[in-house]
Formats: sequence, C-alpha cells, structure tokens
Amino acid sequence: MNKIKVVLADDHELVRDGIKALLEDQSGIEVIDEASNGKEALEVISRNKPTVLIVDIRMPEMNGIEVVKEMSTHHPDVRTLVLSMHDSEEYVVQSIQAGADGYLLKGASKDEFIKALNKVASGGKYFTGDVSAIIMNNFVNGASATLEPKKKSVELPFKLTKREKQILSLVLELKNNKDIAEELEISKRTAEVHRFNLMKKLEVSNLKELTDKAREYQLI
Amino acid sequence: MNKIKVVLADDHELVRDGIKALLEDQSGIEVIDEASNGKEALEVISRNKPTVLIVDIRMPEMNGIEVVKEMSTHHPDVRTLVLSMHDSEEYVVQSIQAGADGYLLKGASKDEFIKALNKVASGGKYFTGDVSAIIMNNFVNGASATLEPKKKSVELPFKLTKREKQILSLVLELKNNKDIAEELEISKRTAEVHRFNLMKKLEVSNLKELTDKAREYQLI
DNA sequence: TTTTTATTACGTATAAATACTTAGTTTTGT
DNA sequence: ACAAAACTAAGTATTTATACGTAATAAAAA
Repeated sequence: MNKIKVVLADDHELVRDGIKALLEDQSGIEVIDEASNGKEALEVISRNKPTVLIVDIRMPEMNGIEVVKEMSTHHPDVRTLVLSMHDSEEYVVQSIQAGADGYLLKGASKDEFIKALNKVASGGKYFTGDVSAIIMNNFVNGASATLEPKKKSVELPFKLTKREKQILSLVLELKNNKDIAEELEISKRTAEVHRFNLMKKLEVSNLKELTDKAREYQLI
Repeated sequence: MNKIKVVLADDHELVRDGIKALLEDQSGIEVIDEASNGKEALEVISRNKPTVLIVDIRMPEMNGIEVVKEMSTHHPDVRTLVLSMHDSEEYVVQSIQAGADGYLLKGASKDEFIKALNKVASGGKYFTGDVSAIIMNNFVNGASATLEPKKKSVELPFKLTKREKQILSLVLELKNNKDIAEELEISKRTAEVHRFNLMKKLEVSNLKELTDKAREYQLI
C-alpha cells in the first residue's frame, strides 16, 4: 500500500503546521509540499503530483473553489479535499459544483479528518455529517440538478443574438410561435423569423433535433 | 421549547431499551411509545402522534422502509429517522426514496444520535458522514434523479390504449407524426389520429399543454 | 358468439408552421 | 457619424398539424 501524498494549501502557516503534525503522525500519509495561496498551490501541483490536495477555501490570490475548478480540468487525477470553517450552503454547493471530492469543517475531529482523507485518496467522496444535511436539503427538493458538478462549458459553434436566445428558450419550453409572439409582444411573423433563423444557425430542421442540440450544448 | 416526542420501532427489546435509556437521559426528549414491528408502529402512531419515529429497517411484519413510505402518505407531519446496521447503498437510497428525514448507523455515537434526532425533529435532515459518501456517489454521477423521494403515484383520470401510450411517449420525445408513423410502421394519418385522440383524452390543445399534463401525471 | 373496443386509414377543411425573400427601422460598434 | 448587425414584419409557397367524420378489420370482453 502506497503512501498517500498530500499537498496542503492554506494561507495560515499555523494551520498548515497543525495539520501537518496531525497527518505525519500517521504512517501512510506524507505531506510532500505546501502552498500559501491558490496560485502557488497550482504551481506546486504541476511540479509534484500528490494523491490529494487539501485546500482551504479562503485564500489570497485565488480561492479554494477556483483552485478546485482548475484542478478538475488540469489535474483531474489529483483528488481534492476542501477544508473550510464555513458550513454555509454557498461554499458546500460551490465546492461540489467545482468538483471537490470531499468537504470537511475545520472543527472536525482528527479521526474524521483521517477517515475523510483516506476515503478521498482511495477515490471515494467524503462530506461531513453536518454538511450532508445541507446537501440533502438541496437534494430532496428537486434542486439536485444544480448540485451536480458543472460540466465544463462548451464553446458554441454558433452565435445567437439576444432575441434569438430569448426565442430559443421559449421554443425549448415547447411554446408555439403564436404564444411566443404574444409573450414578447411582437408579431407572430417575427417570432417565426427568429425561430427560423436560429434553427438555421443550429442546423436543425425540427423540434426534436433542436432540443437534442440544445441539450448537447447544455442550453437546456 | 416543547419536548420531542419519540416513538421507537425495533424488534429487539434490548436495542429499544438501550436507546430509550440513552434518550431519556436527555431532557427535552421523551419516548412516548414503542413498537416491535412495522404494523404495530403504524398503529401506535395513529393513536399517539410523536414528533419523530425512530425506525429500524429490519423488522418482522413490515420493514422500516415500508413504514416510512406509509408514514409519508398517512402521517406526513411525523418525521422519520431510520436506524440501520447496514450502510449498503440499497437501504440508504431506498430510505431517501421512501421519504426518510434521516439515516443513522447503529454504530453512531450517542452525541451523533442526539444531534441527528434534534435535527430531524426540528424539520431538518440528517444523514451520517459515512452515508453521505454513498449519497454523493449517486449524486455526482447524474443518478440524482433516482434519489429523489418517489412521488406518490397519481391516479390517472383518463385511460389510454396501448397504442396511444406508445404514441404519447414518442410525442413526448418531441417526434413529429411523420417520424412516429415511420417508427411504428403505420401511416402518417393513423399516427395523426392517435395523437389527436390522446390529446382529446388529456384535454390539451398543444404540445406544451401536453407535456405539462404528462409531467403532472408523472408520465414523463 | 355477439358486442365492444382498438387499430388502422382515408377524405376534407382549416389552421399553423416551415422556408424563404425582401425590407423598413433600431441599435450598436468604431 | 456611418456601417454593420439586430430587430421587426410583410409576402408567398409548401408542408405539417388539427379537427373532425367515416369505416374497414382485428382483438378482447361479455
């Protein structure tokens, strides 16, 4: 069983040292490098790939959420454990969206910390019990979709005008041209034209193709 | 602050007594009744409405999941905390789908138990850290939809023929009559008729209304 | 075995959407 | 200020969809 290689990113030296002491107490875990801000963390990681990046949310230069986002695109094999003193819904949700593998409160016990780290290092997910309540709240209320990691945004091979986007969204709600026209207070013919133009831009010829393409580009 | 009234449902007397001792140690919590199986639990609850039902999954007569399901339809105001020795994905997912407000492992500490109970009693959700990993696994992989509590199935105020259901599902995929006809190897006119008939049955006059109604009846 | 229901499909008329083109008016970028 | 882009909307021909009615088989229920 290989050692878990850890990089610590936190702007407080004291906190880093504390965590380091705590971790190096454990066999099987090795802190290979540290960083005191987000940008530095990314540099460190390119040089020396760890198993897990433990990252604080509040950091100068680039915050933890941003780091996690960068990680999931540039270093997807490095697991990320977010450490935070905030149990606010904002950060939890943002961390998940950014693609974090775990979220721990700084108030967590040593045992929980080790457990979380092992879980994350071995490819699992760990979110504290306190946090799971937040997750569940978002979760059971159908808001779950918003909690899924955001897919990297796709570059659209077409540009729609404001009006066209507006009409597209109404078309995707399956509204017909008459209703769209009424809603936007334009003539039905105008609505038709916009619809026609945007369908040409998207290179589709019917509603099904349109919705499929919209889904493909995550417009839906 | 009112006392939290608890009903305990577990088929092992020893377990019940242990939990009871643990809870009655706390001011603010009162165990008002017990049950040794699922059916009994439901009876007890109709007589004497508690704040929270603590329920074991494995029980004779009717298991905990079934009880939770019944609860959410017949006693939606009573919160349910599922207690289990299983941390298998099956039960967690099933509990959530059944509408449980919390899920705790029997190995949880007293503190965690009290915390969970308070959370659930006050309208929150509590799922242990261990469990949250399972949730997250389902969660981040887009399988989240399957984890949402299953809505009670709605009695349909209309009956569609087999063919109509078939056509309905294709219409809901936004396919047009020509494509539907080709797919089912019938004439376009026939497809039109079926579509026309089913729209009349559902009392809708356009695609948007149709999809809305389909969603309403969870056909989608 | 009747009777009913379901499935098929044609005809016809009207309404709507599609696929354009042209073109006047705003808005916006430089 | 001027050109480009965006928004508006009319005209027209063609294709679909809607809204029926009618009616022939096939299958299921009485």
